[in-house]
Amino acid sequence: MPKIGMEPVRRRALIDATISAIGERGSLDVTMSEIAGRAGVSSALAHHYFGAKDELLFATMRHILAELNTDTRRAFGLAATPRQRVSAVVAVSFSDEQFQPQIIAAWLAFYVEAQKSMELRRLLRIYARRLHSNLMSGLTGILPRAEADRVAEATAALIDGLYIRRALKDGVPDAQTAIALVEDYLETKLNGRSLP
Amino acid sequence: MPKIGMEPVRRRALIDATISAIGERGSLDVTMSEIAGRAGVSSALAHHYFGAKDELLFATMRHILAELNTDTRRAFGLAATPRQRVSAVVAVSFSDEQFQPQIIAAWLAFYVEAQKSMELRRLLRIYARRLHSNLMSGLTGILPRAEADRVAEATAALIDGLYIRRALKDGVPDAQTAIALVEDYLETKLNGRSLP
DNA sequence: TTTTATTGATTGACGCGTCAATAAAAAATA
DNA sequence: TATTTTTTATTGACGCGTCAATCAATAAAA
Repeated sequence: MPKIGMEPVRRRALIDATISAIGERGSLDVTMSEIAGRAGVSSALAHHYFGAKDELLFATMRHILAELNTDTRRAFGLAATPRQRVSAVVAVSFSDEQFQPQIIAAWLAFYVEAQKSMELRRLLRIYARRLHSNLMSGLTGILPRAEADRVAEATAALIDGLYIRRALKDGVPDAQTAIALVEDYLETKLNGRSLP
Repeated sequence: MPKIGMEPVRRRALIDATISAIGERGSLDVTMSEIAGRAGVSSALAHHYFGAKDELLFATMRHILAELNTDTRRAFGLAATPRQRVSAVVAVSFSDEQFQPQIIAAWLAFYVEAQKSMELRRLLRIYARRLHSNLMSGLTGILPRAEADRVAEATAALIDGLYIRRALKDGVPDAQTAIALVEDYLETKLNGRSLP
């Protein structure tokens, strides 16, 4: 009983299914049937809309990146000072929407897949550059450019590192602790003094 | 023309081949034939010595961990002060032996695989705990325990994050810069003052 | 009647793991 | 010492399962 205008609905459902499948298996080694099943359709339909598995995975990563960007823009809207812009980036990275097992597993898996796929690598480079420039947009108002650059680099590495360690379910347990760690680093660098 | 006592030689060759294969493909999606071919033997022989692919991969990760540990012990031998112990951990992490594309790719790939395999996860937890305790062995001589713990956590995350970013071949280009970043963080935390 | 939505069945490739077979070294036996 | 037997090293061929991708067929909306 085909209903008209299903394409966007199915696309979205398949992307969501891909994220949850990756989250559960912990890698991109998920079959098209598995994904399609979760989305409530046949694997043939997934191929119909996305052509090949690569493209579905690519669309999924792009979707995750887009959501991260949307959240960041929104948070920037509420940030009045440069310092708050920096904190906004950190807060979004560890927000409930972003810092959940599914998304973390996806990030990790896509990092690996990026070694093979040039297109995915390009996508992740965009993320890296965007993260850097988002941090810089606040930091340049506080530090000289050269040092702002170094702090941005370290902060980005710190965020990525905390994501990985979370994937291992070892070390950093919750988002609060992660935010505290990064903020502590930033406070130290920006005020020259650490927390008690 | 079978020669006697080949087992240790083949095992080592297969592990080395696994590392280089993973390094080239950038993931654990390497076939047994590919690995065996690089080691100059048939895939059947790889199965003969390791039983299954899982076990070969497991042995490979264990080998990488063991080498890291050896290097760290050696570096500790040359460290006179607590501060030097901390720097030794950092230096080894970014040494020529450890911070090379092959090894970095392997780390990343194994992190992903650890989501599926409980045994691999256990192995990586051992690494995480060992890294933490290695850092603590120096930090506890400088900072109060609670703060030492936080600094160790952040340093570990920083190291892991710099590894990932190196895998992307974006951001941090060389080991020197990576070491400088981590040392700068440590200096700031330990002296309450950042580099000029 | 053309377009859109959908699927079951099928194909073709690929890769892990097994097995029987071969050959040389080592050990045991005569 | 000469021989037979056992152990170790090694591989080619193959079966079996899995999975991505295709295709022909069905059915409802336009």
